[in-house]
Amino acid sequence: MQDFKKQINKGVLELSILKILNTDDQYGYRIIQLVSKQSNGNLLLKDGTLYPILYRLEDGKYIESYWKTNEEGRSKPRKYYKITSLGKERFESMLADYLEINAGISSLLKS
Amino acid sequence: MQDFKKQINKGVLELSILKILNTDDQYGYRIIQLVSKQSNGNLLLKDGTLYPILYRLEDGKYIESYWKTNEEGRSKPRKYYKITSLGKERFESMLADYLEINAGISSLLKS
DNA sequence: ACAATATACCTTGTAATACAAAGTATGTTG
DNA sequence: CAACATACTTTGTATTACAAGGTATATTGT
Repeated sequence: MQDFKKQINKGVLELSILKILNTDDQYGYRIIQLVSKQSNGNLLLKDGTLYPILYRLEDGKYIESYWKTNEEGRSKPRKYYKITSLGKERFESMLADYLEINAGISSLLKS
Repeated sequence: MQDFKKQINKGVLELSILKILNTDDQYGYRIIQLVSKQSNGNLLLKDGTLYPILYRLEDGKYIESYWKTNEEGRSKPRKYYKITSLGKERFESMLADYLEINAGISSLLKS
């Protein structure tokens, strides 16, 4: 029997990443920090989880990537991700779905 | 890219089933109907999904099953599931986890 | 100056799991 | 009496988060 917290994370991670990118372009490692911080430590995204999701989103044309060089004297470039208009649509649609299902679960748990 | 509604269901189904059984003993088919009804149609549990989850929960000693015969002139018995005290503990623990993570997600989505 | 730790990205293999689909049989309703 | 709903079960499949491993640069403490 798997850990429930891990289990329930599933499916929400993509929405979370799109939410972060819907605000600003970000690079992978920073997304992990932001998801953790903004969820008050409740969503823990591992790097081995994040990058495959980013590639999946990129394949689906929901996000695009570019390398940013010469950041404040940084020699090593960071790979930034930018949400596309298709990605924005998907985010809105996922958010609506999430809110609906969440209302359904709340209703069930209160019955 | 998988359907988001299916994806987000994952992990919540077990909690939902325990919630139903925490109120009353029920047989499988009835659980499907109750989950659907009490979530206002937002959680759609298929029979091919439910029964494996029930067997998993039974393996984990969270629920127990018994056949009820001679129900109101029914010739065919129905298999009822009953939550155990271990299952009640698990339900409370999962519910607490769910509420915590849900608060985290809400916070993230509002940032 | 140097060591330790954090940052940053990536890949491979694994386990879990919801679901579709198919099967079997009884119950109910027009 | 035919159609449809109820009721339980099993097999195979696709998805996916994660652990664990790798590589290399950046930062911080002593």
